[in-house]
Amino acid sequence: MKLHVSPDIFPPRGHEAKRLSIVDSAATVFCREGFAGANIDLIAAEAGVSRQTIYNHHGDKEKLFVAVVRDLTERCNAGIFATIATFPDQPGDLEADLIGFAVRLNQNCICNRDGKFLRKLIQTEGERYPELFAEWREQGPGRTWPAIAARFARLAYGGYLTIEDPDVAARQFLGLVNAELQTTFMLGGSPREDEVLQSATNGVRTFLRAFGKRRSAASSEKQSALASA
Amino acid sequence: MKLHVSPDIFPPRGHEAKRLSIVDSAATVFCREGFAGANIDLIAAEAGVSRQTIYNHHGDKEKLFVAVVRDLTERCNAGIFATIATFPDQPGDLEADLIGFAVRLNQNCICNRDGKFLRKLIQTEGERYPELFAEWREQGPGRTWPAIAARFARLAYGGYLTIEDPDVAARQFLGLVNAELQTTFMLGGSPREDEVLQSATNGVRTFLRAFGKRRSAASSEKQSALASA
DNA sequence: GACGATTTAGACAAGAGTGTCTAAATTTGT
DNA sequence: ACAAATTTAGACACTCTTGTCTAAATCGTC
Repeated sequence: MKLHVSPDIFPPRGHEAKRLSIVDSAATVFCREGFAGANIDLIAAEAGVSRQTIYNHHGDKEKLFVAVVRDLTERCNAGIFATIATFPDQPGDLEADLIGFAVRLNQNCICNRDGKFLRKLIQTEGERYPELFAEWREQGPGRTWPAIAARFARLAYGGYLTIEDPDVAARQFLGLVNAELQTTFMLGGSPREDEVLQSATNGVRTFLRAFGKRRSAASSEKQSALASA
Repeated sequence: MKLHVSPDIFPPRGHEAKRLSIVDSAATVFCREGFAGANIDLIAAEAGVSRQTIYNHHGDKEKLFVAVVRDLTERCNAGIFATIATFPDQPGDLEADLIGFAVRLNQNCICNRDGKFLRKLIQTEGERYPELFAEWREQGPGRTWPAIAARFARLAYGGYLTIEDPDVAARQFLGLVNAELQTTFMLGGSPREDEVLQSATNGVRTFLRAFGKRRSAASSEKQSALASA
């Protein structure tokens, strides 16, 4: 009776390492091949474990899939909240700061491995697991959107922006900032760094044209001259 | 030797009807189950034909899949160009007209059966058939985006909008107008009519805040007077 | 009504994948 | 080094699916 080990992990270390390795490889294969097309033997090979070990850890293919999605959701959420924490609450250069935020959000949350995988799994298998993806929706969009909207509300309150509905503004911000990346996302590809920057720059400029405080007629001319450069 | 029949359809009518029915059902099943998960027997049952008939028409599963994507691409393109033709070139009420256009685009091209199916197939199987989806990209986005951009360019030339880059503006227009529908799209759902209208309305308003002519400026009145001449 | 072509149902072989089982090998903690 | 637990390789039964084949039924046309 060894009661001194941590309660939820009975075997010590290599065990967890394998569990992680399995979930990681499974994510890769499920994304590449789809649930039906994914092959347990292939996952095992990619993880460097035997097939039996997968069954020992996860029971069956469906449970493994659920574990993968839960894992990705958790990691993606963590990444998004970490990035939201870098939102420019007191911007020096509003345009530059918002572009920086948009680029970080894209690079660290949307275009990275976890983001790409989670997005694809939601798109491909979302309808097959309604409860699972309802859970994702609550934990993910349900919590991140309000968080982002609150930051924009704060910018508006601080006099940096003119916004009626912060929730709408937040969604439109993301829509604008990713406007040029849609086709790439569709095909599951990763945009190059310069494409991300370009899309973010164009998106933020339009966003500020719509919601930015215009100081005077002269400065808005300045702004558009800058934009066309 | 009956040379009087049309050259590409050897058996007369019921034949083509079955071919269509097969492709339609295949689209449904491929979308619901993915390529690997799709079952020829199920497609046959859904199409109301025997399995052998599918093999007679399309050879094998992969060729059937290609036929489905080609068919969807063609129909979607037709729909998009038909909708682009309704773009408000000489708007009376610019905001209302752009909202109408956005709603039509969504209802007739993006949220309808073909649009939903094509989007899902691209997302799920795009990486597996690079040539096929390269073809889609050329025929689809490669032709529709410039067409939409050209319409915005025309509005700008006519003095209705202030746009630097019509291509960017076109992509941002779509991004804004669909900003509130992203989560629904992700999960493969269809937004309700009022959600489409709401998203379009919010999107167009922001779009016009960024790109619309502000009436107070004297030069813009001049420009639109010039345009109407 | 008869003819030719198409469609159908069902059986079939071949292959692939899941999940189980077992005994041997390996790892881990002490 | 020992003992317990875990991992492994391989075989296995079972199911499902694809694609082919055949003979009978049906359809469309003249």
